[in-house]
Amino acid sequence: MDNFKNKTHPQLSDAEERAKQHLISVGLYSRSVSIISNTFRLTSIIRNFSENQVLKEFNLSFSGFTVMWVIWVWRDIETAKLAKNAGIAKSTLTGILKTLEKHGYCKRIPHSSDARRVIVHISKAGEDLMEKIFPKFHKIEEMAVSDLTSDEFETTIDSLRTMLHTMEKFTKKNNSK
Amino acid sequence: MDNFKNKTHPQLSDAEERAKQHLISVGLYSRSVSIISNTFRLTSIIRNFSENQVLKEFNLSFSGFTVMWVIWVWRDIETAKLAKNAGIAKSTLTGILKTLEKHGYCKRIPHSSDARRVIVHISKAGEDLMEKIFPKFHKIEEMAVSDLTSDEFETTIDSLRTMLHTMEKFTKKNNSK
DNA sequence: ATATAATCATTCGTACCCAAACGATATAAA
DNA sequence: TTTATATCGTTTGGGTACGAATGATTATAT
Repeated sequence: MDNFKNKTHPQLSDAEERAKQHLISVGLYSRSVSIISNTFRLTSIIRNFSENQVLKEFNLSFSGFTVMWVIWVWRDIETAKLAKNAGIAKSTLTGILKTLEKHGYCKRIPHSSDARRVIVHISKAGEDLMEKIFPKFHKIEEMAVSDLTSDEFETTIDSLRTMLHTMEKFTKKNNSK
Repeated sequence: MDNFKNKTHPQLSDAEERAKQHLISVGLYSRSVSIISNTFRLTSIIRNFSENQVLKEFNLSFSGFTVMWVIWVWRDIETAKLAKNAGIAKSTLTGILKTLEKHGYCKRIPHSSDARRVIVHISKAGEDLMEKIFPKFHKIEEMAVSDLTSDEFETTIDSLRTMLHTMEKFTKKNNSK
């Protein structure tokens, strides 16, 4: 990240240029399109890259890894909170936990006093997995930001949090209608 | 976006704080985790919000919308290029095009001189759809960036392009092994 | 004590996501 | 002309993604 070699200003790709011209022609051009579409592209590339280079050999999808990561951080956690922290629906989590349990990485335990609820515990194999896999994934994270300047890095962190907060605010507003 | 009301610095969420402590304890803390994980969270929220508020009523998924968007920009485009521009695999595109054709939004035409290739054309219904739907989606895009300062906006656009370029560079490098 | 409402995780149905394999087609090499 | 290689879109298999519905359980109201 503290890579001070000369940076040329990133240019529009052909696709971006074509999209820009089209949106100008229909009167809707705005550069927020670039932020949003490039954010989606970036997540898609990181997901595929990390699955192919790191996760696949451990029978993990990107989302499986994310779920394991949250479980690793909390050690044991209720499914409702786990789904929220992993950013997925509870119904999706049920399927992913099935897959992870199949590989022996975690287990589901009924709640001690509320039979509706389930606690997810990480297993020894799961801990071993995360200790081995997370540094490799972390290298990809470092790789992704390696060409940002310090200022870009700090500003992007803040911007993402701001946009997240903005969207969460709107999501809450629309859900209470 | 040119919203100059006082901004407090975005704070770490509970989940971020917990993750930070955990990573410090295993000697792997780095704030690139925040950039990457928040990028994923942001795309998830935008996808869900736009599906629920806009796309669902037109029988469109977020990816279906993205594909229609690229077709709308190019008017007719080969599937290989369409998949690349939409950021999805060709096998995924085949399924999505089936869905979009079912709704009458586009059609696949065999290439005039190379029977292996397929051209996708937008239909009248597809054009009408995009003219109606894109402004609504665009409002969500504007919404997402509405609380960024001008500097944050410009810097984030550049950062995303830089990270995309970095990851594309590494993807190419690893694919030629 | 009973009835009603709320909450939980799971199931169901549908759509997306991808790599690998496949069959068809085009191009290059012998 | 024949054979080998490359490329295309689709199919296959397995996993993820979500909202709505479901059954079980807990909490609240009467």
